[in-house]
Amino acid sequence: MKLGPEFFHRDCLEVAPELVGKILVRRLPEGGEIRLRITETECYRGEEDTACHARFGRTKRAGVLYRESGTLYVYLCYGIHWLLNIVTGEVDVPQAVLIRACEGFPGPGRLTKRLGIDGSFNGLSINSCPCLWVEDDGQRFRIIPDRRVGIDYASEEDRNRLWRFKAADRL
DNA sequence: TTAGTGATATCC
DNA sequence: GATATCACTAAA
Repeated sequence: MKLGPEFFHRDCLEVAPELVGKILVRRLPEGGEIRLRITETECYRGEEDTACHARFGRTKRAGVLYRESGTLYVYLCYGIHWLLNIVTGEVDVPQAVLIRACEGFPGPGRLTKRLGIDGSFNGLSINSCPCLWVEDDGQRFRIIPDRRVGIDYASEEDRNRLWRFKAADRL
């Protein structure tokens, strides 16, 4: 069944590990549906998190992170890859969960490429978008926490946080 | 290991 | 206006 707004309206530290194992569903404009199980997420949490895009405050790009939970935050990385995040928690508290990987698509850039997700999705809500949502099929997985990747610029404290969550064996 | 790619934040 | 930086990937 489809995850409702209440699922995302919590702290990203709760949402990120729970999102692992859920099914990301994309309805394509040309017809057809892609269903992929989420295998890896990361949490970016607040202006205090020196790895988070909101570390400079409410900039033009990071402004989306301050919006209501369920808002999609899609931005271009390294000039090539679109990365998909879902905003979580309260309005005006900037935090989000990055969908890092799904089954068969190990990497946030490859994932969005497969799903046909680009900057035009930025600011849409996963709660109202007819072409993208998340479902729970009841399947549960053991979760392995790990350090986040690609954030060398962050403080040592933040680099060491175990805010990446990977699916391991089926429970 | 390295190039490729372009938006963003920050400095003038 | 300029430039350094970047939540990555594919090819070698």
